[in-house]
Amino acid sequence: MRLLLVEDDEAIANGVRDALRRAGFAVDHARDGEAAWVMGGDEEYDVVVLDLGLPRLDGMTVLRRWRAEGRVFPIIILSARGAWLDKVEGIEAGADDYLAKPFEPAELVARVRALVRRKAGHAEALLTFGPLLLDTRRMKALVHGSEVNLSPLEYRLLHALAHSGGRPLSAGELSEMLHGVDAAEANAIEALVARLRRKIGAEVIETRRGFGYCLMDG
Amino acid sequence: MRLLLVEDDEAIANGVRDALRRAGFAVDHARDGEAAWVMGGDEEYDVVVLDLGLPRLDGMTVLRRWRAEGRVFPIIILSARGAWLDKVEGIEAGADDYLAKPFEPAELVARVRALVRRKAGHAEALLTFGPLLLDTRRMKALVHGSEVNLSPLEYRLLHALAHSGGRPLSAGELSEMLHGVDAAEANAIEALVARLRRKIGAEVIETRRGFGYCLMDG
DNA sequence: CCGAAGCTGACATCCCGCTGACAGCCCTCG
DNA sequence: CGAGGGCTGTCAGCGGGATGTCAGCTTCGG
Repeated sequence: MRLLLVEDDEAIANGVRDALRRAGFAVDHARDGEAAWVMGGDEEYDVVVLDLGLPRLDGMTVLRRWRAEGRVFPIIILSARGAWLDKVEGIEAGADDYLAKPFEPAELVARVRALVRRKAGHAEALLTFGPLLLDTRRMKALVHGSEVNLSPLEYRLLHALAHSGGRPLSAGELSEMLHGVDAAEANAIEALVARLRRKIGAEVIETRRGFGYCLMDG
Repeated sequence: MRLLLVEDDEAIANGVRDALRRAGFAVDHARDGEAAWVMGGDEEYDVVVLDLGLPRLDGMTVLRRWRAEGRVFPIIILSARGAWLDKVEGIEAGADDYLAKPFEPAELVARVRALVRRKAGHAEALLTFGPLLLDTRRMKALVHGSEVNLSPLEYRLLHALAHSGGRPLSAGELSEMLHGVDAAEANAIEALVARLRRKIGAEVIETRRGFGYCLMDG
């Protein structure tokens, strides 16, 4: 799950980044508005956390430009200005949420998770696919009610499939999501899927030959 | 746009309801938890605004029950309790947003709008042609409601025909679309169509002798 | 009734995806 | 610092589904 954090205050940025990383997000960090603008134009992030008071290019401007360009990723505004008028303005400009400083990192994490849930079209932090239950808050998986020990990559693979909304994800796409930008990692994904199937049961991960992988219904 | 407001305090309810109606929502009003529970079970609301301190059935309980039942409408919590821990708890329980009292109705309206926007991004991509239903997100086809397993080429062929706007596509065109630039693959397309017809029913793909193929109306 | 376009079943091939084994890497622990 | 173990990428081989090809048949239009 890729997330862009736009924040110039290093102290706040470090705290937030750590909290988000612990929550399982791959966090990119932009320190000014122009960097944010470029990064948001290149990558397709799952969520953007956007400070308003930025050097070089104001946060609201970045927000409006993104929306004018048709970028649809969820955006949470962080701001020192907590008056209701500021909040209304931010949200009407296209933000999905508005959090006034100072705030507790845990609340930000909760709100980010709510947006990810909503973006994927479901409402709960617990997702079930047949015998598999994915607890996205604790980052754990249960099969038939008993906990399964997953490696980081295995968990992220399940997480990616669980949030794809039923769309099959190809090995290439998955490789790109789990590793860096460029894929091309031999058959690493197939091997990963095989190991995962041994742990959680073969039928949970469906192979759609020629399309990719997806999780079983239920 | 239908909205359910759950709030027992008449003064707050009136203010909020007026603001939401002015914003164009059709507002239903529940004054206690049990009424809310019933109404949310019957109707499919676009957004629910849920107070936590309710007579007869606690707001958090209603929220959890809805989510346990699989109701996915966006929920905004209203609460007098504004501590970050309360907010985290509410959101993790399945709410999409949390607004502490006192609040400005305009802010609530803005947040409701943000949720509606986000929900609107989930337009379903379903195309129907007679008994055939093409689910472009899952890349699956249903015939008379039962799932059909399509090979990649078969799916792409249907997809191409579905997007041709009723214009028949010749074997040559189809071959060019499915394979590379130059077509000329013997009668591969005819064979493909034959296999496809066996799976989804012959009448779905019409042959327009001399012109090509197209999907039946529907 | 004829010819061409299209259909179909059989078959061969090819490539995708599965698997088990192995190796390098990193972290932990003695 | 070295040993051990878990995690993950790589390789080679295999099985089977996907798809092109062909030959013969059917259908349509004139």
